Parts: sequence; C-alpha cells; structure tokens
Amino acid sequence: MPAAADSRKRAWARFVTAQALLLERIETAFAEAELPPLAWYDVLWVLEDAAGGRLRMHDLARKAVVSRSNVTRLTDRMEKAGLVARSDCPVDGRGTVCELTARGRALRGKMWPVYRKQIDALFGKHLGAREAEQLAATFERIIAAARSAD
Amino acid sequence: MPAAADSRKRAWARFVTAQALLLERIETAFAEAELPPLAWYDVLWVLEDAAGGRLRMHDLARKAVVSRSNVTRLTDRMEKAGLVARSDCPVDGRGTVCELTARGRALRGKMWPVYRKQIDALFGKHLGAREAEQLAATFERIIAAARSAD
DNA sequence: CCATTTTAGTTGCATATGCAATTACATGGT
DNA sequence: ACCATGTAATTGCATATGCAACTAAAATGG
Repeated sequence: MPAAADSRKRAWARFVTAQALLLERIETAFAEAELPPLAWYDVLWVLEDAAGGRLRMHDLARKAVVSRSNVTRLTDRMEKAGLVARSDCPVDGRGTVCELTARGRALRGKMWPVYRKQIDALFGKHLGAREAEQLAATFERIIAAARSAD
Repeated sequence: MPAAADSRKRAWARFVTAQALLLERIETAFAEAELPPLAWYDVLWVLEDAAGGRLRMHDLARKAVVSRSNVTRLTDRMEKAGLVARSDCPVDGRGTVCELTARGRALRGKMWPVYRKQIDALFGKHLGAREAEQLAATFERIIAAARSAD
C-alpha cells in the first residue's frame, strides 16, 4: 500500500471538509450582514470581471460554475432585485445577454469587504505567501484539467 | 497594494472554483453508476470510521459537516433505504444514536471505487506526493482554526 | 428540589437545486 | 431550399436544504 496514495486521499478529505466548513461560515457572515448568499456574489463578480459587464447566460454559467437551469433561476431573482438585466442577444436569436446594473455593481462593492474579511480570517491568515502561490498554481492545474476533459 | 494578499485571493478563488467543478463531476459519476450522492457517502464513511459504527446525531453532523436539520433528513432517507438504523441513546434521554447497518457498510464498499477513481483522475493525478502532504497539512491547520473558533 | 437555562433532535415552511422535457433558433449536409 | 441535428435558454416537477419554531430532556444554581 503506497504512502503517496494515502497522502493524496488525506489531502482530498481535508479539501472537502475545509470547503464545507468555510463556505458555511461565509454564508453565515453574509446572512448576518443582511447580504445575499455567496452564489449572488459569484455571479456579480463574474459579470463585473467580464468585458462590458455582460455575458451570455451560457458563459455566465460556465464561469460561475453553476448549472444552466440554476443560472436561469439565479438571474431571475437577481433581475427582480434589480442587480442584473437580461436582454436578447443581437447576434444569436437563441441567446440571452445578462448585464450587470449599477445597483448590482454597488451591491458587490458592499459584499466584498464582508467576504474579504472572512477569506482572510478563515483562509488567507493560515497561508504563507509562497504557500498561497503554490496552492493557486496547483488548483489552476486541476481546474484546467477538469475543464479540458469536459 | 501587497502582492502577497493577491496570491491569497487568487488561491481562494481557485479553491472555490475547483471545489465546485470537482464536486459536480463526482456527483455525476455517482449518478451514472446509479449510486447515491456524495452526502450519503460522507455519512456512511463517518459512521464506519467511528467506534462501533455508531454516533450520536450531533457528532455525526459535526464530523460530516452538515447542519443539524439536514443530518436528520439525510438519515431519514438513509434509514428508509436500510443503510443506517436509529435508536434512542441509552445514556441521554434526548439523544439518538445512528448506527451503520451491514447494508450501509456494503454500499460504501460499492461507492468507494467509483469515488476513488474520480479523486485520482480529477485531483490526485495533479498532485506530487510532497505537494499532497503540504496541502493536507495546510487544510488541517485551516480546519482546526475554523473549528476552534466555533 | 424546584425554576431557569441549555442542549439534542425533529419538523413546518419557504426557498433552492438538478434533471428531463420543451421551445426557439442556428448549423451542416445534400 | 430543406431536413436533420445540435445548441441556448427556460420551465415543470421532484427533491434537498436552511432557518426558525417546537418538544423533550438534561444541566445549572439558588
């Protein structure tokens, strides 16, 4: 029984536990600040990060890593809250473009300090600078591989 | 603007993306093998790992990192499927003990190869042995800190 | 030893999610 | 130009989840 396999299994187990634990804490922090859940933040951020603050639903789903149907429901709610606006895609009759509104941008600005504080306290604080670099690089490899596998 | 903070933010962002991506794949793999979702595996594993294959609901919830109400519903379904059995706790009249059944043990045995294959392909494959050790240690620190913070 | 507070577990209710089916449009081959 | 096939997005339905309220039993403390 190879010890290397064990350390990988252990790494996976800790990875799963840590994510469950930390995401739960972050959701709590958002709720306590009377802010929407993390999923909304992710959508807002992905849009803000995109050229023109707009993306097709398909791309939004891919970048935010949510299912197609879920991105529809998420943007339904966010549109009702005035955070995004949907319109027909001019170049593809099937498509819909989702665009960040000023309100949406402002809300992300309000959510970020709360989020950042949690990230620092729960995660960043326990990482050396070198370690953070390494970790980011490792997960980038993992993400790239998972995405290319489709 | 310190570069160290950026690498930590980047590490966090990749961490979140990777977990969403990989868990989605793993759920798909379980579904394709006509097996229950990952949450069931986690509960089965936590029980199997515990002394006597039994735990109080409270401890089960903590170890599996699920909310109290959720562990009740999860074990409801798993009990209906004959994978666990609940009984009153002999030493605490409020308590309930959840125990793994032979069926539950067998199912975990059937799920593990499917899970393992995904972990290896999506995660372990991209990690050096040394890197896996480091990652496990890092997340252990993070988990311990989050737990002690309560 | 009774009254208050705390803890364990469950449940009603509102909300969120995934899957499969659906609609509407685009694309490629003939 | 037409048909078959593929893709974008949405929706119905079943299921899953979290929160707050609830019940029951222990622990605390005067």
